[in-house]
Amino acid sequence: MRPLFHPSIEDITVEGILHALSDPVRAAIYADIVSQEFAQNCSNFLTVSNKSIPKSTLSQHFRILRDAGLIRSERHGVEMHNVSRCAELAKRFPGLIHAIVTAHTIQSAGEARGKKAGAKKSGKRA
Amino acid sequence: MRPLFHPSIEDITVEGILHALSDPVRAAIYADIVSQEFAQNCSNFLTVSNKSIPKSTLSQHFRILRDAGLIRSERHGVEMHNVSRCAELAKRFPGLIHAIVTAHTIQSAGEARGKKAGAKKSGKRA
DNA sequence: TTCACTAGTTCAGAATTTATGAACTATAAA
DNA sequence: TTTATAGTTCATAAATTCTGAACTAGTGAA
Repeated sequence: MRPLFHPSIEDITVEGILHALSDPVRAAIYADIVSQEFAQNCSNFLTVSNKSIPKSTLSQHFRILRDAGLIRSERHGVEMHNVSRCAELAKRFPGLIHAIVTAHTIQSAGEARGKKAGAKKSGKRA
Repeated sequence: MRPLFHPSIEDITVEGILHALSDPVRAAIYADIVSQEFAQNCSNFLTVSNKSIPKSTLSQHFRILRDAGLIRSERHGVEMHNVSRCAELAKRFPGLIHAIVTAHTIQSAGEARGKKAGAKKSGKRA
């Protein structure tokens, strides 16, 4: 098992961050890691937003978040602890992570309201 | 030719925006549209950051930006005019677009400095 | 040591998405 | 008309992502 790769702060790119967080599963995982400041391991996410996800897929999602520089993963005994690198990122790209997390929150709130009102948007486009 | 689709403001998603702007070509196109407040047509972008891009690919890039709700495209005679929807977006997701555009600017500035210093980062990972 | 168990990674092929050349549509002007 | 320009759509090639199966690494017990 090759050692986990973490990019140095100056190698982190906007494209990588946006790509990593443009996937709803990864966005949910990342939001969870950011909000819960204690370390999160992978198996906490075997179901993400009511969908169960194979652990190989989950492992890839974590790798993408790690490669993008969003999280730092460390092995502690048998399990992995994941923490966000948001303090570092806030220095390199001020406001970026905060704005994205906030936007996701706004969107979730809107969706919850829509659902409560009985709207039946399918998400398909015309 | 089917009429161009533009999502209504409440159907615009964070995932869509991040995905659209996670591609460097689309990010460059969007930055150009935002900065030049007058309307931009597609053929202004036949080369983006020193790479020439087929017009079918460019057309798809514009469609993705449009579907994501980032731009509005209107036919004026034989050509298309593209304008950013950043005012609307700033209302729905305050600070998001601004933070992304700023982050891209910071990154470009860093890359320019790196190049001047003669660094030879390949962008490949170990 | 060896066995079993847990947590996660890696691999390889399937499924999905993206890129692009060729053909097409729409508008304008000669 | 015909020609030209600007861009879209289609079909398929190329690249990416998902996932089951096999593997690696650490822990604890016999």
